[in-house]
Amino acid sequence: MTGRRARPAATRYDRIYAIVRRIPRGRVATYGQVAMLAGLPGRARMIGYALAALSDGSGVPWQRVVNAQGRVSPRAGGSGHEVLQAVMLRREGVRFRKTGVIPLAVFRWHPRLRGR
DNA sequence: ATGCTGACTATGT
DNA sequence: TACATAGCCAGCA
Repeated sequence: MTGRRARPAATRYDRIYAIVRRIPRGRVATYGQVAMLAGLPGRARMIGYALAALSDGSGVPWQRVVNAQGRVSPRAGGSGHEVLQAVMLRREGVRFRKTGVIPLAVFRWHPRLRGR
């Protein structure tokens, strides 16, 4: 095969999704953190775009990614996904301070070398 | 090709 | 604490 072309756009995000899938239940990671782990340092925004492009049933735990302030990032359009995200996280055991901030010192995911 | 937009972040005022 | 700016980059009209 010629090798290039005919590649779904989502493929470019596979590296990002692979990292997000490794975030365990009850833990969260920041966009910048995921970017760095995916080998895309400085491209935190791209993580948000990649997650926004996910479709239902993707199996990717997108709710476990929050911003650097430990807060659920507000979406445009008021789709309500930010509320769902908070609910899902609470169900997993992630606690929010009354200011709506998740204490990253407690819930942040600390990945270990993938070794499996 | 060009211009906008968008689930980010660090830094400066 | 709040707002403004500057990088970064893919998708789409």
